[in-house]
Amino acid sequence: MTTREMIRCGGRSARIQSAVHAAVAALLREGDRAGLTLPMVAARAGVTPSTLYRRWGDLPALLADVALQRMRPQEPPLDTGALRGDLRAWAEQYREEMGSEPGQAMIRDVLLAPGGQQAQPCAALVAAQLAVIDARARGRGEAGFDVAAAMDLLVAPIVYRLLFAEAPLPAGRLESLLDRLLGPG
Amino acid sequence: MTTREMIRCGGRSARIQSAVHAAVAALLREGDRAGLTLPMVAARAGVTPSTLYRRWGDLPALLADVALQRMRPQEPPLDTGALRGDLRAWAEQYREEMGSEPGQAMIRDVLLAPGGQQAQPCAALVAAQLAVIDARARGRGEAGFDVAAAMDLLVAPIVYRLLFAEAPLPAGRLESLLDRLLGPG
DNA sequence: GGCTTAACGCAAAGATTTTGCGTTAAGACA
DNA sequence: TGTCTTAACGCAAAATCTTTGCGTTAAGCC
Repeated sequence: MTTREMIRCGGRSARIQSAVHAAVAALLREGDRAGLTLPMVAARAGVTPSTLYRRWGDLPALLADVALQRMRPQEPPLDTGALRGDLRAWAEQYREEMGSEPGQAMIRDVLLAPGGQQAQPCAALVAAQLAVIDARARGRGEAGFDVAAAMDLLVAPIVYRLLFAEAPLPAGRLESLLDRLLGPG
Repeated sequence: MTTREMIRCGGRSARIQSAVHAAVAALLREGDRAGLTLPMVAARAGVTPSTLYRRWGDLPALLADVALQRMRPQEPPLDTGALRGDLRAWAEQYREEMGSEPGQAMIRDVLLAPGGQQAQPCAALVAAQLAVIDARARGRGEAGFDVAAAMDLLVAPIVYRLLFAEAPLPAGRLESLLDRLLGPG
C-alpha cells in the first residue's frame, strides 16, 4: 500500500540540495554569470547534470530557487523606536541590498523562473517584513499603516527603478514617498 | 581605406529582420512559449539558425528585441480634455495592455534580455508618453506634473503588481494614487 | 530488519549552440 | 554604371547542452 507523504526531504536529497546551492553561490561569486551553465554547477557540486535537470528542470529555475533563499531576511527589521524611522531604515537597507550587483542579479533571477512563479513568494517576504514593522508600531500605540499601500508607494518605486531605470531611487525621493504614505512630519 | 558607418541596415538585413520578427510574433500567437526555440524561429523565417545567433546572440535577446518593438505605442495618449482624465485613461489602458497574457510576456521578455539592457528603453517609452500628457496639460494652461514622480507613483505600482503580485492594481487604488500625485479633487 | 519507491548515477540519444570558411550583396566611391 | 571593400549570410562540422531509459542506492515507514 502506498503511504502518503512520499516526498523525500532529508538525507541524501538534503545533502545534494545544499551542495548545489553552495556550488551556485560559489560560481556566482567568481563572476561570469553569462557563461554559467547547469553542467558547471553539477560538476562543482559533485553531482550528475541529469539530477539537476530532474529536480529543478532548468538553469533559470535553479537560479531562481537559490536567489529566493538568499533573499530570505536573516534578522527582523531594525527597531529605531518609531514607525517612520523603522520604515526609513528598512527602505534604505532594502534599496541598498537590492541595488548592489548581486542584489540586482537576485531580483532578475527570481523573475526569470519559468512562469515567474517565484516572484510572488519574493513579494510575500517583503510584505512580511513590513507587517512586522506595522505590528511593532501598533504595539507602541502608534497609528500603523497599510501594508498594501506601502508596497505600492515604497517597494514598487524602489524595485521598478532597479529593474528599469539607470539610477536607484535617490534618498530625497524616498523621504517624500514616506511623506505620502504616513503624512508629512 | 575603411569608410565609416559600416553597419548595414537596409536590403537583405532589413528583410531578414522583419521576417524574423514576424516569425516570432506568429509562433507566440500559436502558444507554447516555453517550448519555443531559436531553431524554430529560424525555420519559420526561412533563415539559418547561425544567422540569428550571430545577430541577436540569444533567444532571450531576440525575444526582448521583438517585445520592445511591440511595446512601442501606436497612438498618442487619449485626450480627454483635462490632465486628470488623461492620466487616468492612460494608466487604465496601460494596466490593461500589460496585464493581458501577451502583455505580461512582453514585460518579462524585456527584462530577460542579457544584462537587462532593454528595460531602460522600455521605461523611456513610458516616460515619453507621460511627457506628452504633461505638455498637453501645460498647453491648456493646467499645472502639469512631474514625470519622474508619476513613474514612481503610477507606473511603478502597476508594473510591480504585474510582476510580483497575483492580482493587478484595482481601479480604486489607481484613483487614490492619482490623488497622491495630483492632489485630491 | 524488510519493504516500497523516490531520487540518483550512468550513458546513449537528441537537440541546441558555436565556429570555420566560402559566398552573397549592401554601401561607398569614382 | 561599374568596381571595390567587407558586413552579413548559408552551410556543415564540432562542441556543448538537454533529454531519456534503465539499473542502483537509500529515505521513509512498518
